[in-house]
Amino acid sequence: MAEKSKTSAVKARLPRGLVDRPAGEIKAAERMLGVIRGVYERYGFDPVETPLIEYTDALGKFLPDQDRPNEGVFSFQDDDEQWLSLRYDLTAPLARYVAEHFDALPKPYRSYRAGWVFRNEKPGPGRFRQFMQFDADTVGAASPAADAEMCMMMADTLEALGLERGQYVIRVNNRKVLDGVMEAIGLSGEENAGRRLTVLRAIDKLDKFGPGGVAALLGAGRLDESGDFTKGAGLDPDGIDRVLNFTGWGEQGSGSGSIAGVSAVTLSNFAAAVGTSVGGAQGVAELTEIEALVAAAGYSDRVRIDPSVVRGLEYYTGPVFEAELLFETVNEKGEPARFGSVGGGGRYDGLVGRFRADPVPATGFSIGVSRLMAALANLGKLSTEDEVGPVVVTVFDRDRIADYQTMVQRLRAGGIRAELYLGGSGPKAQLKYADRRNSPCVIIQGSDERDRGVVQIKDLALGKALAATIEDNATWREARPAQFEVPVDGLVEAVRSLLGGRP
RNA sequence: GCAGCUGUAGCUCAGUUGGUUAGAGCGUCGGAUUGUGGCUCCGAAGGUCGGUGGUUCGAGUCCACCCAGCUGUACCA
Repeated sequence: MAEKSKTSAVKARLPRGLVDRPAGEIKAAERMLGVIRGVYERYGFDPVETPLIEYTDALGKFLPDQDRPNEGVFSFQDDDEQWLSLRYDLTAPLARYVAEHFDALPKPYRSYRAGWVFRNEKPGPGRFRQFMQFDADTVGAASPAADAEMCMMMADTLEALGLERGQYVIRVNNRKVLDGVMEAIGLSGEENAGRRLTVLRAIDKLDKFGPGGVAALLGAGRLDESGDFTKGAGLDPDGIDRVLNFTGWGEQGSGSGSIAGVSAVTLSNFAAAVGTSVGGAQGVAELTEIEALVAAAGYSDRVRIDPSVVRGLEYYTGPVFEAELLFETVNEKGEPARFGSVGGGGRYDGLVGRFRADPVPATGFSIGVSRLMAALANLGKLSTEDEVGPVVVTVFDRDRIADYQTMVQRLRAGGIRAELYLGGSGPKAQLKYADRRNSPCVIIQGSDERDRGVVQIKDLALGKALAATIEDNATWREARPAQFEVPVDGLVEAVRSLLGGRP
C-alpha cells in the first residue's frame, strides 16, 4: 500500500485579500459591466486597454529616486534592474498612455476601461488586494462642463443598473475650496502642509466618527475604543468651528444633512468660508458653473454640492466627486450597515503633465465594481442564482459512447448547451452529477430504448418538484417522475420545447 | 505599523481540576438501489489539536516565544 506523502503535499491556499470567482459571480459581473459599458458608449466614450504592469515611476507620486518603491504597491525588478509595478488604479496608466500617444489622439480624448488593480495593503471586509475598477475619463478639456458630464453620467449609470432615485447621490466638492478655507483659517504656507493634510483626513472621517469625532481630530486628537490615540490637527476652537460650519455639520443649515435645494445654500456658504482666498474663489466659481449645468439638465436631485467630499489627497486639483449609496441594509451579522461610496473621481490637471512639458487638463470617474456589485446583489438588483446547466447525455452503455456523442453534437448544432457525461460512474452517479450541474434535463438511452429507436428525456426541475409529494424511494424510482420518451429523431425538438417552457 | 481577540476534521463547533484510543452536526465518498437525481437507513474516509520549546509520571488543556486569522485603529493613489 502506497504511503500518502502528506508532508510533501503543497497546501492549497489562497493568499489573503484575494478571492476566487465562481461561475455565477463571473456571469453576474459580465452583465453588470455590459450595462455600464452601454452607458459610457452612449456618452461617446471609447474603450482603451493598458497592461496591468507599468514602470513604477510612471504610476505617479512614488519616488523615482528611492531604491525601494513605496509599500502598498506590488513591485519587482525587471532583468535590466528597472522597477515595475502592478497598477493600483486606472488613472495613472491612462495618463501614461495619453502622454505617450498624445499627438495621435483626438483632443479632448474620451475613453473608458475596466480592469483589475492591485493594492498591497491590509485587506478588510469588502476590501481586497485585487479588485476591479471601471473608469471613464476626458483628457484635454478644462471646462467644468466635462466635470458636470462625469457626474451626470455616473447618475445615469447607477440608474441603468437598477438603483432608484433617492437610493444614491453624486456628491461634488472642489479641492480649491477646501484649500481656500484652510487658507482662511491661517493654515496656508509650506510649514502647514502637514496640518492641512490632517484637516482633510479629519473631514473625510465624518461617516466613521461623526461630527464629534471630527472635531476631536481637528483639535488635540482622538482616542479610539482600542486605546489607540490619533494625533489631531491642533486647531483652536475658532478654527474647529469654522471648519465644522463650513462643512455644514455645525449649526449652519447647509451641507450633507439637507437635501432639496442645498447646493445653492452650500455655495453661498462656501463663498463666505474661503474669505479672500483667490484659489478658493476660483473653486467656488467652478462649482457654481457645474451646479448650473447640472440644474439645467435636471439632475439637481441626484448631483449635489457637498463640502465633506475629500477623496484622493494627492492628485486631484479641482472638482472632486463621489457616488454614495444612501440606503441601509443588514450585513451577515444582522447589523445595519451602509454601503457608502461605490465610486469617485475628479479633476487631475497635473497627472498627464508629469510626462510632458505643458499641462494637460483631465477629469474622470472610477467605479468600484466589486463593491457596487455587492450592493446591487443586496438590493436584489443582480441575479446571482446559478445558471441553468447543460443538458447531460448519460452513458448507460459504455460500448456506445459514439452514439451518445452524436446526440450531444445534434443538441449543440441545434443551439442547445449540452455535454456528454465523461465520468466513469454508474447511472445513479450520472443523474446526481446532472442534478449538481443544475441541468434542465438528462438524456437516457439504454439497450431497451435503443432497440425501440427512442430516448428518455428526464426533466430534472419538474422531477424535483414532484419529489416533494413522494416519500419512499421505491415509489420515487418506480414512478420515474417527469420522464418521457421520444423517437431518436425528435430529440432536439423535444429538448428545445422543454427548455422553451422554462422561465 | 499599533491594540484587542481567536487558532481542535473540508465547514461550524464541543472537549470536565491536566488523565487511557480527541468527539458531534453538516459536507464528502460508498452501500441498501449494478436502468435513474430527492427523502430515509447503514457504513467509511478524513486530525502534526497553528508551530517550537518548557513545566509534569502524563499537555488539546498550564507557561514562554513565534506564526496565522479576525476586529478596531493608522495609512489608503
